[in-house]
Amino acid sequence: MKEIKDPKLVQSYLQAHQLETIFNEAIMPYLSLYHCEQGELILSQGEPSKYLYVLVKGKIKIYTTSAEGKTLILSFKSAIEVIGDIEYVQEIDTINTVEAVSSVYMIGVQHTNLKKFTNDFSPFLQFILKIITEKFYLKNNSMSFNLMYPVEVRLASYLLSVTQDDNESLFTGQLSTTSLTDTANLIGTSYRHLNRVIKQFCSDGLMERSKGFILIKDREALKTIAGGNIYE
Amino acid sequence: MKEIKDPKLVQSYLQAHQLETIFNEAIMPYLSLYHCEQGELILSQGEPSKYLYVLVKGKIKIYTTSAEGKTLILSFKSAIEVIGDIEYVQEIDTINTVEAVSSVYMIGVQHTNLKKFTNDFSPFLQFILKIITEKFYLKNNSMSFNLMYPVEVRLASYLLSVTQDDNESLFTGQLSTTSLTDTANLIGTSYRHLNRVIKQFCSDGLMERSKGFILIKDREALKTIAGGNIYE
DNA sequence: CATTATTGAGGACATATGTCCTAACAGAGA
DNA sequence: TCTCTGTTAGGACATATGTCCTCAATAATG
Repeated sequence: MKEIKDPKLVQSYLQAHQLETIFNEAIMPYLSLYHCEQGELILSQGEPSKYLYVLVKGKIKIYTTSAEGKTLILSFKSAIEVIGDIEYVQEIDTINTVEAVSSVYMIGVQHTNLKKFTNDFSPFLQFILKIITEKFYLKNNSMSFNLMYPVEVRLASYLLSVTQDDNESLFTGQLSTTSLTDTANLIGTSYRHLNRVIKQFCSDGLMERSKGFILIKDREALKTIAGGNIYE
Repeated sequence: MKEIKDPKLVQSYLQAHQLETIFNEAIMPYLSLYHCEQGELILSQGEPSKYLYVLVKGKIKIYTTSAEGKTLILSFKSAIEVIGDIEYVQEIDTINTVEAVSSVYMIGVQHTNLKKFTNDFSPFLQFILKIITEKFYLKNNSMSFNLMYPVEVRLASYLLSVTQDDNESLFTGQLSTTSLTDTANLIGTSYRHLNRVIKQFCSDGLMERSKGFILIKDREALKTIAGGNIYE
């Protein structure tokens, strides 16, 4: 992660998302812009958390790793989103791993400064309150989704999320096979079963498997299968 | 639900839970105490939400009903807990049904009054922020729990929750059979499978089934099976 | 009291998913 | 090039859970 020391750029991002009002003057000098490459880890589960970030551009995915080493995807998020809010409020270590799915820009600020300058600033409190309740609401839904629908549906949903690049309207429709094991963990199933479902999708003509890649052929059909897309 | 018009009682509950500081003077006249009988619905999913409640005594359960009519238990909660907070912040209809498991006392206040008098009062904002982030954190865990563990474990967990009366140390160890279908829905499985698992538990000597009741015999064994108890 | 309706437990089978193992294939070093 | 080794897809089987149906016990009714 690279810090970009350009207060004007910070300001322009704040303005672009109507965020100027949630921060007071006192905190402004402590806001900074950060950039992450695609694939980079923004936060790692279990690490002490020192920063709160506001995602202003790009796409991230959030996942958790259980004691037994299983990983489970929690969600994909695009701007505007806050990262590290729970940890900030609860004063706990990072609870989930956050990874940049695309190139990502975030406005970051240290917990200590935030506490010092905005802890009593209601617009800020109201802002994260809004964000967190929305997160909670979505999690509510995704939990039901996960409990009620089979892997087939979750995979379709996942594929749609991963192969789409929001910023431009183009998407590759390709998915590297290298990390199929990861993918399995992410949607909460076994590698074996993932393969089964992929094979199913292939023979249904929804996708094709070739040397190290999966090519999505019928995006619409995937959307139909996915129904409501939880991973967004 | 019955309103108890006794400002002094409200004050004493607030004091008992160190809640005086989260409300300002202006809102005080609008706080009122409410009482619910065991089994009574406090909030119903889909209804407009007008009140925010602070649970000060007793135990509640929160569940959701899907479009297809399936119900899924979300959690059990004891004091201190806030009910209707998400709805208050997001200004949406009630998202989950809340039911009194025991006799319940709550301090209630109308959204409109809260908005008018405490919307800029940081101690209050900080308080619900704390509560909601904690909820979020727990939901995070319970989601993993639900995805990772079989019905057996969830049932054990459920039984422990339902048959225990926090307030006193006595518990009945009995569970009415009348609502086994409900129970199945609540832990996210079918009635058929629930029966299977109960039968299993019976033949393992953990419980006994008799005329309309289930009697829990080996609470410790259930605890072992449940591991971390998500429904609390 | 006999008969019918209701309800709850469980049998039979289907499906989703997990575990373990194997075969095919690709890349690395001799 | 040949062999070794690691990786990946898929076979075989086990387990968890869902669906549908039946049977028995109980309650309701004539």
